[in-house]
Amino acid sequence: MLQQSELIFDFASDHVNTSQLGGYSDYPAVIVEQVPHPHLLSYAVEPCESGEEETMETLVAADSLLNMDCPDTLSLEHYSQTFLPSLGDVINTPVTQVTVSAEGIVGAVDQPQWHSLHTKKPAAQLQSKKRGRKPRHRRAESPTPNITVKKDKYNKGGNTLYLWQFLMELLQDRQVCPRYIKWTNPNEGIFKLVNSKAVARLWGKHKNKPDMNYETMGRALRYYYQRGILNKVEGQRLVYQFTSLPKDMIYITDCDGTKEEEDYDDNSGNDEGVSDDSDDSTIPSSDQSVDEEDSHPPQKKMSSSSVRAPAIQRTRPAPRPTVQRDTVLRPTSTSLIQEQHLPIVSAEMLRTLQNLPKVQSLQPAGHASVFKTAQLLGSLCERQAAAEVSVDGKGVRETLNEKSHHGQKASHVEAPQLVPLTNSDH
DNA sequence: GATGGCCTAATTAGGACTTCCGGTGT
DNA sequence: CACACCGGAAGTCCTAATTAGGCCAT
Repeated sequence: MLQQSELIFDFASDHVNTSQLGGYSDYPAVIVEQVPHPHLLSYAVEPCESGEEETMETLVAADSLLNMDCPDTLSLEHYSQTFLPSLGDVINTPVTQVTVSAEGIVGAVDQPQWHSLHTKKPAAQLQSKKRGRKPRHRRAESPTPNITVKKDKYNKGGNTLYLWQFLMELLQDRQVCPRYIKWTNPNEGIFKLVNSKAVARLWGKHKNKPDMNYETMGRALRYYYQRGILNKVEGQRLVYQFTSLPKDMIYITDCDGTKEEEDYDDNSGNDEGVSDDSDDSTIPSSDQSVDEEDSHPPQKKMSSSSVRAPAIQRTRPAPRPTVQRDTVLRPTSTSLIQEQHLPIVSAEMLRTLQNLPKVQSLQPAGHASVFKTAQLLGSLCERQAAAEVSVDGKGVRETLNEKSHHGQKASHVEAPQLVPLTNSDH
């Protein structure tokens, strides 16, 4: 059961360069997210139960995760809408309808999101073998080129962050990349686990598996070979390659971050001997926000432009080769909603947001995203009202209704521009 | 009492790892 | 020798879909 306090709704476009959305402005994406389990937010500072000393590298890296945008928050919407479609799936139905009542968010109705071009199985084939049992909807599988993906899966609450998503998160976090994981060839999706043990530890903390190590994590990575998510880079240790990447991936290069620490830093006795100060000294001093954030509760970082905007601005894309991918940086805009996003807001949502004061009464600190979104939607309400007056009743509402009457209810998301990492791209 | 709707707990199926292992390569 | 890497096999965890049963209204 979703609790009001656990919900954040935000716009997928928040994570996407708004310039890219120009072509898709008719396809809104309203996302309802659930805050991950609170206990997972504390994994950074828990002592290692195995008796092994927590390395400072790990602690710092884990701390960076705390400052990282809610893993689910970012990935669930971000990757499902950028990375996944590149794998052959398209969206032909609205993402989510959000209902907000005077009591707050009372429900989110997910609708079928992803329609795989590969799902041509006859209905009979989907029938359960059990007598009298209705066709069971198969649970969405991990995004692989030929597998159906339902957006629902990425919109569910809880701690559902796949390993590949987790790695992408790390690769976009300045406090982790390139220190523990880095791009070696961002244009081909090739990255290296600079500090494999720290990355594995972070993964283990995320999954609440204190015994996680690189061997175990590596097994999971190897399963990705079979599923076409990762490729192994021959001849290079700890180097893997994503088969596809979201177009709006942030590429943090070595120049952006700290001097990388090789694996031995994590294991050669530094586990116990490195003080906080000495370790923190390796954090890029240019990123002053790091120090500031250390004293603040970890909140949305990547998606909340108000928090990490300066860091993002300093994030540079990887050097572009001759055959370049349209690598873009996340917008530094302070606005979650651009003009072209107007259709994002369903008529129902706008209507229910007439109860905006109650939504805004939510604690901004704890529900910054909700708060911000509510504020912006409030302004949209005003804009809508103005539009309705100025266009003689043919304002935003009609635009919205028009969409929904053309077979696709309130909102849509079209597959964004994607960058499958094919040979032609190399 | 029969029927239907609603709700909820239990069951089931399946995906994504996780764990363990033996082996090879560097 | 340590470590990375590989892949099979079995197990765990989690979630969504489904079912069954209880309750209530008609």
